[in-house]
Amino acid sequence: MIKVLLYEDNPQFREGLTMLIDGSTGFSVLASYKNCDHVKEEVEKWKPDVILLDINMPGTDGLEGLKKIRQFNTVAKILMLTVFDDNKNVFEAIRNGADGYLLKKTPPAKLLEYIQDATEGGAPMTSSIAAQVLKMFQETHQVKYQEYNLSERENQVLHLLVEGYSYKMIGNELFIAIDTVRSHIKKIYEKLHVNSKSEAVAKAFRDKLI
Amino acid sequence: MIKVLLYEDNPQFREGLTMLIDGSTGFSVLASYKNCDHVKEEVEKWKPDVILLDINMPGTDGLEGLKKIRQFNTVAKILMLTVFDDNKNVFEAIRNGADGYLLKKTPPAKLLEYIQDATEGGAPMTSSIAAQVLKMFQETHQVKYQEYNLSERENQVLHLLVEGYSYKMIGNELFIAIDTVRSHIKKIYEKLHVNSKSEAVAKAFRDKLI
DNA sequence: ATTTCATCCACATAGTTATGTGATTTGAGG
DNA sequence: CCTCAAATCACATAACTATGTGGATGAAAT
Repeated sequence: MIKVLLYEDNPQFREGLTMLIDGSTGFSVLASYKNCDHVKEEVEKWKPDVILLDINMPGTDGLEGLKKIRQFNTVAKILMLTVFDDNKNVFEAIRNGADGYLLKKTPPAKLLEYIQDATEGGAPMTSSIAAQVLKMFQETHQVKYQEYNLSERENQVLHLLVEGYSYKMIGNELFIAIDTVRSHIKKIYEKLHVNSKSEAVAKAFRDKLI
Repeated sequence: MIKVLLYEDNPQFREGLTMLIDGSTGFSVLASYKNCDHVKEEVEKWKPDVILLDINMPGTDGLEGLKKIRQFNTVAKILMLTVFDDNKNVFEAIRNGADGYLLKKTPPAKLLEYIQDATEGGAPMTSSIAAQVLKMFQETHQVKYQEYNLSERENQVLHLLVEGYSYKMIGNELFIAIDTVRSHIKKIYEKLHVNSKSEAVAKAFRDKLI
């Protein structure tokens, strides 16, 4: 029996959801509330498996509720409900530990399926929302390395620099003279268009060379 | 009519998929191939709306095929097919511009729905895969640490260090003596548990202090 | 055959960084 | 009031980094 706690301000939608979930075998609605004002007490009292959180509610809304819940409970699966697939909210919700993000127009049958998914460790998402997540993900994990054409050796040296090795230590590590290390590093600076160790290290991180 | 191009090495599965898709109104399989060896010519010839790419194929596999396709075509929707939800492959696929990622055990009805989703700009994903994406996403977008308790001034100094400023330049920038810069930096090193500029810069990036 | 490039090494010098040992002032909190 | 931490500054020394100039080798590309 999957125990669900429901937060939704619209009485019709709340009733509809409750009937849908309670009327399905294997599911049960523990309680439902119109906002997250007392979410801590409520979650601690009911110990739900899944929490459905509407994003837009008067009073403490779903995003604030999510943050509050995650401060003391990280096991309950939390699914966000929303009318719009608003980019900013999706980002905030995911960052704060939501397990899924569903549009309210999701058909009832699917909703049950999604709730089931969540309890099994999945992250149910409306595909338009998944598309946004992928887009954000791609932006931060772009493939942009190898633009600088560092040679194999130069890459090794750069990695050791990033790890905080001094020239002398790099020489020992790679079995080359310190002067050789120097000339590699000079070449690296040229290729990265920088002129100090810190800048090279910073650039290595920023451009995902490491 | 949604035009689909199919890459799948297993003849049975390939036939099954073709019959399923071709047998559904609004869908049509343009052609199917057993690997991505000639993916460029094929995609340019057929101009499909959706490409289904099996990840594991002898010869040029799905991931390599994906990379090849994305070098000249960014409009076709590409859905990856796989038996396992292997973390590394998911990451690679998304990073290289895949639009969705489906397990082969996806029921036929759903598969069609997913293909439809993709053409409408969605990113259909099996929920176990979505969960992985969310996890990766959370790891890189965690709320910043503030565990090191750097003071306001120390933070300023650290930022300038990261930007490649020398002690002297930092002093000029902040209107303080170089010796003061030194003592701030020493304090920063203590707090970050490092003992060189590069290590501090690296830690600043790694722990999202910047 | 010649050029290019990565890799290797040497020596010298100016400038920077790391470390230590002080010290003063100021504001917040017990 | 007293203490503590942050912020400021000074002087000294050892170690390290940046920069320049110069050279040697070998493999790959033209």
